[in-house]
Amino acid sequence: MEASDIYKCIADTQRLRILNLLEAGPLCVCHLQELLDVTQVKMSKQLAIMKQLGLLASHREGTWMVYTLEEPTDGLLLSNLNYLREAECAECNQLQRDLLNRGKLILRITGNGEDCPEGVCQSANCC
Amino acid sequence: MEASDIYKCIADTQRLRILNLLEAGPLCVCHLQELLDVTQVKMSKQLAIMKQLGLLASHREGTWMVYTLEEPTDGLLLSNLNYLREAECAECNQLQRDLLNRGKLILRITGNGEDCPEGVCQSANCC
DNA sequence: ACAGTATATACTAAAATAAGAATATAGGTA
DNA sequence: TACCTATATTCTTATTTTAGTATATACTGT
Repeated sequence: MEASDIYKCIADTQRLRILNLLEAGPLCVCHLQELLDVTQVKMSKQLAIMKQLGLLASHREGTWMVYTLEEPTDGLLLSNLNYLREAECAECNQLQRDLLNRGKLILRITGNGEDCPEGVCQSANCC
Repeated sequence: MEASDIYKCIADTQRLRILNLLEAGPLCVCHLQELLDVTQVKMSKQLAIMKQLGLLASHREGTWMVYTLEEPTDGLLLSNLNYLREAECAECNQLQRDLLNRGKLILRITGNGEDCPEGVCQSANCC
């Protein structure tokens, strides 16, 4: 994978946020949608772009599609996620907030017995 | 400066190569042109984009315009340059070759007494 | 088979980016 | 002043990327 493909990908804030979230664990499309507050179509397209690029993998669980980072995860991507999580900028703060919101989302799902794909809550020991 | 601005910038291989070269020392437009083998117009536009973004600074020396990285250089940019210089990919190899060619260019300028802007060869102790 | 939920795709319109030719500016020198 | 070199800008066209609407598919439960 070429560096410029990675950069083109993460130059889009939404895609960067998605990758940041998935690095913390798998999520299905509807949860990503909720966390980023975007339409279904847009989320689906962004995920397709990144899957096509080889950054994401997905598997079906019932009607859900669960997305994960492709393994082994591209080193350049990881290096940037690590950098940004520590850095100070509007987007960096957003990434940090997203991770907090992910935690809350998973707690909520656990708490009220909402249905969710297996992998998602396994990663937080909740389902 | 937002991360996505940096990424959008370095998603273009030419701009990435320019930044990589300038990180090693100042260069004037015509030398950059020669090293990357692009037209004058294109080089000038790329430089203008990056100056506008706040990544580059320039000063005039006679008819030459000498470009340098803006100080302090953006940390995200540096982090990526460092990563890519050690990594293995077509673009990464190009960055390494560019640095070698920069060395040769400066030697040539020195060797045959070609005129060049002060800063350029100072950075290689040649003028 | 039918309805409902989650997700993906196709098609179209709008917006942003890049590429090239021509032209302009700025400084140096005869 | 006139010419030369280096560089920047403008304008036009082509290409790529994004956004939205509508529609399709895949699975689940009745």
